[in-house]
Amino acid sequence: MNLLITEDDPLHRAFLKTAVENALPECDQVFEAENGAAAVEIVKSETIDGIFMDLQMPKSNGVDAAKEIWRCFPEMRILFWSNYADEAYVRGVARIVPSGAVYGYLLKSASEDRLAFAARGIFVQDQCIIDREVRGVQQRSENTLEGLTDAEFEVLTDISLGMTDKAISARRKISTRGVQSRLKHLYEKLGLNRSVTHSDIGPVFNSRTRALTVALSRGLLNVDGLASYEMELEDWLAKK
Amino acid sequence: MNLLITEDDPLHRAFLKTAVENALPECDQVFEAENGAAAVEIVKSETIDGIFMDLQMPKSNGVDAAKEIWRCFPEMRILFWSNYADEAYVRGVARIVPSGAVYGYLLKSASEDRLAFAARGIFVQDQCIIDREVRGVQQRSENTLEGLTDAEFEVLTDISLGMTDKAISARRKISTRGVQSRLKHLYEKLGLNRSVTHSDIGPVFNSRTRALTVALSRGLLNVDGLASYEMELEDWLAKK
DNA sequence: GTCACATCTGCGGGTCCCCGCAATAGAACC
DNA sequence: GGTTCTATTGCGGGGACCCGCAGATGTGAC
Repeated sequence: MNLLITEDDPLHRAFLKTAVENALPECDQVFEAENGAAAVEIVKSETIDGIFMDLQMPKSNGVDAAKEIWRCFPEMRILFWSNYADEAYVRGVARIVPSGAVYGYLLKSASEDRLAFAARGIFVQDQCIIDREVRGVQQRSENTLEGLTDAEFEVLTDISLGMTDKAISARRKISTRGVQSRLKHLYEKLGLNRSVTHSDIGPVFNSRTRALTVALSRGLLNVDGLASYEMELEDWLAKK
Repeated sequence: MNLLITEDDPLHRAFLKTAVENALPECDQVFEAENGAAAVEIVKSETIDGIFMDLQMPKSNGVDAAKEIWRCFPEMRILFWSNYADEAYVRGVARIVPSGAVYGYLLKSASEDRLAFAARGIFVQDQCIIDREVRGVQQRSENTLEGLTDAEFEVLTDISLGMTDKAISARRKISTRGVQSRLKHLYEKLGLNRSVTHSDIGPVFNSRTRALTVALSRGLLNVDGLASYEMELEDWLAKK
């Protein structure tokens, strides 16, 4: 069995390598990549059976790399390995995992035991292993009450790029009034009207920008994700 | 000599500890803290001569902890130790370092040699050691042409919190027109009018939110910083 | 079928934001 | 004092955004 470790931090990479060698003695060879692009190359040139994938990496984050890898090898087993259980990452991963693929999501704070267990589960027994904490975020985001619907999340990413209502309506093929309607629901779910938004000088917050602040601090969005969304937007602008 | 290592990641903490023991044999004791609040406590209860301070930590980031420590011990020597040379961090540190204090700023990508050199420079010879890359960011931000003035940066933090023009004008004690004037300069420096902002359906971007996207992706702002700014804003709202 | 529920749409008006223009105030320098 | 440069202010207008209301459309349950 050949595994690939994709992780930019050399310290974590070394730790992961020895941990893997201990947990999976049946593993023949461990490849290493320090960013997403390098990982894609290795997967294409070598025969790889499973991947450890860091999500936070400078340039070419883990989600984009995994997307490209799954596009070529839909049954590749990938264990995501992240500092945070940010909803942006969880959603990002959930959006690209092919149906039937085996994958896992583990936090870096997990003990070495948990890491070994998850690795065996995924790479040997073909089982999906999702960290409990991550699972919590996943369920919360599926819950329509406090979670965002896909439409609301979509409009959130659009305003996070700085798009105008009119541009969003063109991109998503709904009326501008429809955009505003989605925004209104988004603002409600983010609790923009619940917090102290008024003082003696009138409203303190601008909903549109305040929504971004709240979404960022709650981990609904993150800066890595913005770069990906930006690229999608450029594609759309180009063919428009 | 007693040193304190403040770093949330156990792997990095252990690495730093052995590196310090090698580089500074005259060091008697090495304390460890895994977040900013714990660091402040240790500094107050033990006699500490110098601190390694990680900037990215979940809850209570390094800048706030250093601020509190320097408030009590203005001559404390602190070596900041960060993943990124984000302008937000560089500015954040520069804003709180007391005049005459000895400090350093090193990137985590630095080699162990550089780390040892910086540690000896700061804790033994009382010299400020700033990573070349960080120094570059510092100078760029001091350059009025491509860097932001303090006024522009201030208004950027305010809109990043989602404040309205009127609220900003009350907080900063200038007219709303003054706020808009600062914003206009900010937009120019961020290059919002240079990029492709128009298409056949009219303007694609809303300046206010687009400014946030650009500032975040350039590292002028970061999410850790938002939390600090938010607290300052709450203080102001409370006493208003 | 129809009832309930969610989503999208058009209209209208109130507010906020962006900005050009011109005048003013202050700082730095000769 | 005079000059120049930068930051701020007031005015005014055009556009973008937020939202309540009412009507249309679509979907799933019974």
